Amino acid sequence: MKKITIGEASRQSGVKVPTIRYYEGIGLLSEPSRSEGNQRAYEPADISRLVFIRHARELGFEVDAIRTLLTLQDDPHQSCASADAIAKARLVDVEQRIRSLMALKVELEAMVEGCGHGRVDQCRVIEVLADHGQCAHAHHGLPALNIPAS
Amino acid sequence: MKKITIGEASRQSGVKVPTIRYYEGIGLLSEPSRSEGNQRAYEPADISRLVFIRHARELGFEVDAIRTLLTLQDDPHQSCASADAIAKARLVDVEQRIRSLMALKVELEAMVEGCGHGRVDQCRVIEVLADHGQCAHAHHGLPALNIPAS
DNA sequence: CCTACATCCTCTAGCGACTAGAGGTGCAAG
DNA sequence: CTTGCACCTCTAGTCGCTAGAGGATGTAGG
Repeated sequence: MKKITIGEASRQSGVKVPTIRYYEGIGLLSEPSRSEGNQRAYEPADISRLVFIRHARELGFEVDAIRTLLTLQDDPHQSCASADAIAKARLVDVEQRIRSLMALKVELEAMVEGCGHGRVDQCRVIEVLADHGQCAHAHHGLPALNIPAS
Repeated sequence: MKKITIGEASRQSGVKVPTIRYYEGIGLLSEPSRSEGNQRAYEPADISRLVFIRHARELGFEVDAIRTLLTLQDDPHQSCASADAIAKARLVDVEQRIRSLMALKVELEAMVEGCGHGRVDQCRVIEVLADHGQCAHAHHGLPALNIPAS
């Protein structure tokens, strides 16, 4: 029985220590056994689960989606239609997001390019912000979602 | 003196009523005068400011950046170097984000395509999540930022 | 003038996915 | 035996809103 401390689990999985505890709190990770001194003792399977979660988060899946994916993984006889649906939905979202960001990029480029580097009263950046009519008006507007910093 | 109610201001600017009050609370918007019955009474200049803010938020600028941009707008004799820098930083961020999302898209497509629509134990979606080694490993990882839904 | 009803007011709490810090305990090395 | 790091629990903060409670105001019709 190699018992893995939370710090070691963090190093092996790439998930930060407080985040591991957080995942336990919200039920993504089952409560591990404890040492004599009440410290969490993980097993290799827990590390795999953490890696799975981290990877899914990096791909932008929400915690709820990951919860579903994990239950699917735990029961390999089920149809993978749900997993497929979740991944497809995520793909659609990513595509939408890319489109929005491309539109933004165009506008920001125009703003930055138009800036004469003079005083504010000639600044295109400020001007465009003040008057939406001056946009390439590729009606931007991004869908919301937070994704971890890495 | 046409006094504008908060609801009318909301309609004219496209910023929701509670959001306007929120902006006042965090100091993006100065406190407007009040009617006899303590209701906020806005002026046309406030509407412009709200439109400015909304537009900047749509372009993904953070509230702090907007605060700076607003003080620049208020004092048109300043150099626009700061505005320029903020916009450029935002552009770099957007470009980074697009690159990350493109990498994601490639991986999600591979996952979805590889799914045989059978049972979970043959599902590429689950498999790839469990083992990062199977990625196109375009080392994804998105920078964080929340942007409004539209 | 009275009554509906929409709109306004303040205040607090909640969202998602963490992150930071306080204040205390466990454990391994010197 | 002490140092010092890693661990524990708990609460509160982050960002940019959004939702709801519980009450006051404003306006239009009867």
